[in-house]
Amino acid sequence: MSKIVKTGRTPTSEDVARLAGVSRSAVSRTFTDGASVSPKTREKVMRAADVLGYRVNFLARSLSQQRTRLIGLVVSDMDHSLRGSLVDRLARGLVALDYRPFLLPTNPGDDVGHLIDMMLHYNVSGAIVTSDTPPSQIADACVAHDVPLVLVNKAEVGGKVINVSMDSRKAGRMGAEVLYDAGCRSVAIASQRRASHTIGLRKKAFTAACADLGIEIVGDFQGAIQDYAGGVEAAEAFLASGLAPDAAYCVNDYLALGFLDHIRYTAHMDVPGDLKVAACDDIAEAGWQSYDLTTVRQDPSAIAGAAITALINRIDDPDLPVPPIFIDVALVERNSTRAAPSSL
Amino acid sequence: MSKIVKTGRTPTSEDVARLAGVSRSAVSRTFTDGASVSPKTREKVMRAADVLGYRVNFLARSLSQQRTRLIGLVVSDMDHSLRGSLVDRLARGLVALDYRPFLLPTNPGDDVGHLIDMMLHYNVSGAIVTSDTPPSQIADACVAHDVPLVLVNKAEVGGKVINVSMDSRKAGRMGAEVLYDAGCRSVAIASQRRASHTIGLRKKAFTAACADLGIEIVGDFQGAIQDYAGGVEAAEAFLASGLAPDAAYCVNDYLALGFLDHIRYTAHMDVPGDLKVAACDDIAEAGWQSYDLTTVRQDPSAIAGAAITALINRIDDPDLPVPPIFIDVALVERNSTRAAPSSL
DNA sequence: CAGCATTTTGCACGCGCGTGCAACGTAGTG
DNA sequence: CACTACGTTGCACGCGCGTGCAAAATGCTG
Repeated sequence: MSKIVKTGRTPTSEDVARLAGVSRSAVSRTFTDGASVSPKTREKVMRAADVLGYRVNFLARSLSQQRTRLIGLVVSDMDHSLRGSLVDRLARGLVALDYRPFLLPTNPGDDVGHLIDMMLHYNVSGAIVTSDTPPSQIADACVAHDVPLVLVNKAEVGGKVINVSMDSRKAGRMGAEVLYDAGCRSVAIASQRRASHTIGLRKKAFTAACADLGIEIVGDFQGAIQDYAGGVEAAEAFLASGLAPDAAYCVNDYLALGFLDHIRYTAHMDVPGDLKVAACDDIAEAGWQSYDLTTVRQDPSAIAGAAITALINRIDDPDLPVPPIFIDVALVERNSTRAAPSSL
Repeated sequence: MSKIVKTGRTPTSEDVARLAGVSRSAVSRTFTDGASVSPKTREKVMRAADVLGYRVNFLARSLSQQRTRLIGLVVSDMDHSLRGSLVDRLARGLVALDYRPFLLPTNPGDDVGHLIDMMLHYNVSGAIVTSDTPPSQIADACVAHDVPLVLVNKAEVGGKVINVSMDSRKAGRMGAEVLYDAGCRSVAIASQRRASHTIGLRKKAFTAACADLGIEIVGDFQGAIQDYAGGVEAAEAFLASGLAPDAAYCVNDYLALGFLDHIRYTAHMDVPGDLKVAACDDIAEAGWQSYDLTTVRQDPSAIAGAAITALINRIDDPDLPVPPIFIDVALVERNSTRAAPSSL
């Protein structure tokens, strides 16, 4: 940190070259990994750069190198805590590897054409999509323009698109197993009408596991979206049905929390006494004392890490085939499925 | 959507010019707002561009125009739902105005020097900081490099930095008033040791309003951070004190939820029967039935909108003075401060 | 048709940087 | 010392695009 000379313009490599008494090439090479510069010139250049406060202009570098190291991050529903975590991990991971995250926000119902356009305008080196909107349009565009693409928790689009997801099948199965172990033999499902691919897989796996274990599924009650409100809606439908299974399986935590609250406060049912509840995701709220929800954890850090690794491998070698990646999940057993509820 | 000719290279303006039979300048002008092109050439150019699938290379444009239209978004704690909402609104608002959000994630304790470096490497046109880390380092760097900067919910740094915050003083006062109206005359504060500037303002305003209204403050119980866990910690300290005020004021919602859960499930206190609770932020969870928390809403959309407007004004006219902006807040009265609790 | 005002167009340069190529310097060997 | 091999250096070109300037084309008026 030596003294920095203030100048009107932001300094360029030419300024540095002049001050250091070398050519512009030498400056460029000093700041390029793997380029060949003698220790003496490097020293001179670094000193001059320090004095001027020089920084490589990444835009110019991208232009000349024909690669931007920009990664498009297509994200929806950022106020969901899992999304927030995921985006955080993705962005931090990318920055650590000298890639730059370019945020492209979308919400269900938005026109994604605009976002695709923007990615292409910037020649992104790759993209990661973790939105709830069907990504086929994005996938097609990326494939057509040779932009390496990772889909997180989305449908397995074939071809050159990389898929990274939580192990939804295992998650669904674990949900059934934990309910079975808690003694449940009949169960209601709470789900959502506009189901995403992951959610669909969970449900299918849960249903299959129930069949294996001999758990009867008495009905599937749905809310509009995967939301607290959606859970309330599902609970209303469930209560209206008059059915009385041992348990309810909610396809995700937000839904479960709304479901729980509604059956508790409106129908005055006891969980886990009158009904056991299991769900999937393990958002922070699931662990709060008011809910204490048994659920299956998906790990945003692991997912982000795998997505980044896969993407960068694909960038480095576009022809490398990358099979779908499934990130392991873990059961988090809490009070909502406790076997002997109010026995004390 | 006519047929697009596949070519190995991504097409450049020169390709379009050749196909359209005009000069490259004409192509450039066609895609530049406010440039002068005759309808005929524009038509020819558009047709050729459509055929080739041409898009302006924004990096090259940024380089030549000397402005990138990139906005650095420095964000921490993205898994907090308010942060997520704010980032979403910011990113969408920026994209709508033809600026591009550049995500720079940070977490408390991180070295922000790296992020600053990145912003300068990319010549961002401006920056918005909404992190919980003290932003003075970022502020200094931005001022030194003439990067317009907006701080959201941060300390009012003087000089050329723009401040946009919720009206913390009003929020604190409203918290006191709603408790007073509910009949409370003594109150405990639950807060956090590593308090941010906004939190500090809330607390100060709350304290001042209590003095005005004649509410006694019996103590300030603190958790480590503004978190559910922090709230639990504060509740433990509160319970250990043996004090029995009418109410508790929590400096934010996450804290309040942990506080609530702990005093309910560990000390078996009734809210609002034994203790009324008010807080600040109005995160989604505050409205959930298990909590039904009275709180003061800050509006992420309004904050984002104001931040963007202010930033762009400053970009367009760097010398325009922009006084600190305070976004109005609104009381959301729910059950946790209900006057006649278990009277029925 | 001539003469003028007004667009429209193309040329050429610059934005800041990476890199192949040839010239240069240096060290090492016989 | 002569010769070779190799690491350094500088030149010049290219990355894709915007834009001032002067030439060309157009429209308008008399």
